[in-house]
Amino acid sequence: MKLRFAPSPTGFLHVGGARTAIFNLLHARRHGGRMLLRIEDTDVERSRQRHAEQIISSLQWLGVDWDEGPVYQSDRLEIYRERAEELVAAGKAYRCYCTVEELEADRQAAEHAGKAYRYSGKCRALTDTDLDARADMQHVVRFKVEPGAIEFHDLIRGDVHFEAELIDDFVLLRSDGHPTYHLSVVVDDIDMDITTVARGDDHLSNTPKHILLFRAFRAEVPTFAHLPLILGSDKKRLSKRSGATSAEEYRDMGVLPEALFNFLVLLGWAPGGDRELISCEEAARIFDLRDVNKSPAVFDVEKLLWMNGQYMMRLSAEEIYRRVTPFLGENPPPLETLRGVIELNKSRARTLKDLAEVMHPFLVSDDSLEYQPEAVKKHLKGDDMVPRMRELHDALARVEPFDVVSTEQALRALAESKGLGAGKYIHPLRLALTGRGASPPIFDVAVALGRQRTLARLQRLIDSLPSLMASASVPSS
RNA sequence: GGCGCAUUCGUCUAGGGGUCUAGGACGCCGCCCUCUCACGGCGGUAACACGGGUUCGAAUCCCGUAUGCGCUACCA
Repeated sequence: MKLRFAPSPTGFLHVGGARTAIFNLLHARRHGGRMLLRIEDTDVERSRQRHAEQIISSLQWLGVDWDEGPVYQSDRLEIYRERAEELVAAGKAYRCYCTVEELEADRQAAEHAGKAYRYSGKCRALTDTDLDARADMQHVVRFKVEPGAIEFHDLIRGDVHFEAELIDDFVLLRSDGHPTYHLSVVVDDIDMDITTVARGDDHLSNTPKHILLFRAFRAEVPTFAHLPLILGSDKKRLSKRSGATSAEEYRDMGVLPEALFNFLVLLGWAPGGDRELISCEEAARIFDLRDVNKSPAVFDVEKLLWMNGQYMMRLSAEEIYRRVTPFLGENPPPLETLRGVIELNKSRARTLKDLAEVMHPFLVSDDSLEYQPEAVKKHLKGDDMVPRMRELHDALARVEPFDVVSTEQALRALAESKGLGAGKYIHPLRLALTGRGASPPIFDVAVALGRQRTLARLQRLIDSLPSLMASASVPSS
C-alpha cells in the first residue's frame, strides 16, 4: 500500500491540507504502507518555490514524516508531454486549436441561452489535412471522453456513480506545453505506484476524469478516499474571514504541533471510547480511512485552544522552556531561573504566547513592573495602606525560612493580630509582586522571586502608594 | 442551470433496527476547591433537518423535499 500527499505550492499549508496529510500518514502507518510527498507545481503562474519550502517545513513541524520525496512535478514536464502524445497517437486524445477567446465566446453564448456550457468538440473532427495546415499553431491536447457510466467505490463515500456524457473533453496539455492537474496527477499516481488516493472532497467530481485516464493508460485504478472539507465558523469553506487558516499561523500563535495534530485528527474521525487526547503513535495503530466521517466539520478554535492547554500542562518545564523561548523576546533567562516560574504558570495559559504573557512579571526587573489600573483601584484602598504594607514588608523580612508555608503563616498571623482579613494583605501583595490582580498562588510567587526581590517589589509599591492611590481615586481620564 | 456529496446538542463527535426518556468532549451556566486567576471535581443547558414509506419496532434501511457545500477553467 502506498499513499501520497500532493499539495500545490500556491500558499501556506492550509489546515485542511494538513489534515489530509495527517490522514494519509496515519492510514499508511496503520497498514504498513509508505507515504510519498509530491509537490504539484504545474501551474507556473501560481506556484512558488518558497511556498513549497514553507509547506515542507510546516509538515515537518507538525510531525508528518513521509517516506519518499518530495518529488516536484516541474521536474517531470517532459514525461507528461510524452504521455499526452501517446494518447494522441492512440486516438484517445486530440489536438485542439480553439483559442481562449473562442471558448470564452461559446461560454457566454451558452450562458445567455441559459444552457450549461459544454465544449463543442469541434476539433475532434479535424482531418489530417486540417492538422497539417495547423502544424505550427499553438494548441492544447484534449482527452476524448467516450460516453458510458463510471462507477467506483470510495473508501469514505461508498459507491459513487457518474455519467461520462456530462464530462467535457478536458484539457490534458496546455498550449504552453505544461500538463494540467488531471494529466500530471494520473501519470504520477501510475508511475509512483500509488494504491490509495486520499484527497479533499473538492476532487470527488474530478475522479471520473481520472478514472478515464487510468483506463486510457491501461493502468490499475487506485482506491479513492474523499475527505470532507473543513469549514469555518460561518459554515463556509475555511477562509481567512473565519480565522487563521494556515498551520504556520497556529505555530506563531503558540500552538503546539502535537495539539494541532490531535485536534485535526479528531475532525472527521474519532478513536472511540470517549477519547479526546491521542498521540500520533496511538492513532497510527487504529486509524483507518474507512472510519472517516462523510460530512464536513467546522474548525472550532476554542476547542483547539483547550486542547493546547491540556498538552502544555502535561509537558515538563524543560520541554516548555525549549518551546516558549522564541516568545520571550531578546535574551531569555536560562532554564534554571525559569523552571519554577514555568511550573507555576503552565496550567494558566492556553498557548505559548499566553504563557509568555503570564510569565512577564517574572521576567522584568523589579523597578520596571507595571501596575494594572483595575487591580490598583480594586485592592489599594483604605487610609492605612502605607502602614499595612510596611508591616507586611517587615514580617516578610523577618520570616524564617522564606518558604511557602512560613510566609503564609507570617502573613496570616499579621492579619489576625490586626483584626483584618488575610485578603487585605494578600491582594496588595499580589499587586506589589506581579502588578496584576491575578497570578499563581501568591506565596509561590514570593518564593519564586526570592526574599530579596519580594521585599524590593513591596518597597517599591510602598513608595508608589501615594501617587497610585491618587490617580486611582481621580474619576479617570 | 447541470452533476455530485452531505445533514445527531452552538461546535467536534458516539451511535451501524430494539440496550437511546440518544453517550462523551469544547463552549456556556451553577456549585465545590480557594489568597486571585487557572487547573481539577460535581451538576446543568442543548441535538437525531422535514415529509413519506419498510418493519412488531427506525437516529439507524428506502424514497422525496429543504438546506448547505463541491465540481462544472489552457487552477489544483
